[in-house]
Amino acid sequence: MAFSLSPSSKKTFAQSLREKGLRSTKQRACVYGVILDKRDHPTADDIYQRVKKHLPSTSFATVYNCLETLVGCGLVRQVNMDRSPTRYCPNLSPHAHFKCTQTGQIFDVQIDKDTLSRMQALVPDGFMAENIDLCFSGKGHTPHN
Amino acid sequence: MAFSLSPSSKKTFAQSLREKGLRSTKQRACVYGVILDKRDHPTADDIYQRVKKHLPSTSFATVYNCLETLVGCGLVRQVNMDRSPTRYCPNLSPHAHFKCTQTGQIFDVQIDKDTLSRMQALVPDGFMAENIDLCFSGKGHTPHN
DNA sequence: TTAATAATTAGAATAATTCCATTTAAACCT
DNA sequence: AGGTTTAAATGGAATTATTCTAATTATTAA
Repeated sequence: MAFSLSPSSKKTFAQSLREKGLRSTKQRACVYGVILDKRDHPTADDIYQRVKKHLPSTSFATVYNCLETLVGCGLVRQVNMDRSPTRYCPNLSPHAHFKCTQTGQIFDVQIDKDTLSRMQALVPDGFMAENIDLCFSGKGHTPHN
Repeated sequence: MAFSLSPSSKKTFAQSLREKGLRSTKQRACVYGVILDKRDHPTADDIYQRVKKHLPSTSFATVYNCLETLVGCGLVRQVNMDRSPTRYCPNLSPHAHFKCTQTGQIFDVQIDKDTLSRMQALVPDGFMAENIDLCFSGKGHTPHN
């Protein structure tokens, strides 16, 4: 049984794909669904495990294909920390990430408009930053989860 | 013939290793040397090619070992952009990176103290950021090299 | 100079991701 | 609805950056 997206997510999903002339498949919906459902910055492997519960015949390649598509449509963001597996995030507002070196967990960190524009101002003339990635890592010195 | 470091680099190098009780080998000096020599954010493979010109018997594993050591000593920094191979950088002052999506080149972008402290202030209470990584990517709209 | 052991070496192993050839299923058109 | 077109899914092989392993070599301290 396919994953059921909320009506508003379903609309965003269908619209974003349609805009790019892409098809709305149950695998894509399911991948998007599991990322929205548990916003814990899952890896492709995590997503694969979760998707298989809904659509057992899904292959790993499909998960990667769907993720690439969703990223291309702007529905999810990739999060790369060091060399560890890529993680995926449905939070599209400007935000940074904090990785706890003890638990490996990743947390969203909001970026206020002012700091964001200061960061953008660092980019020298002659360059156009299309993408900004800000990552912190360190210890959470109180327990977080 | 081994790489010759400038006297001041040689001193920094020897001292940093000694502080951690590590040995000063010609491979380590050479890896450090080629990174200092051409500050173009080389990959491990680039570094391997350059080191082999000076010390032809050097193995890939040694390059990785040396890089790990140099990073551990704080002599060089790792730069990870997306999933592309890790690059290495001898610039230890606080700075960000800009990757040109057209040429693949990486440029250092200085971060002023004020912006840096604003960025640090984003980290929520209960977390200690030991590391900050800021990466831009996009086009250089005038030719750069 | 020698002993102790850390570092280097070559090659095998791993892990995340991508590629490929085939099969399946959306979406458009009557 | 049914047929057609073509994009997407599938399974497995291939790739790539990196790490591991066991044997050899070289640095450092005595």
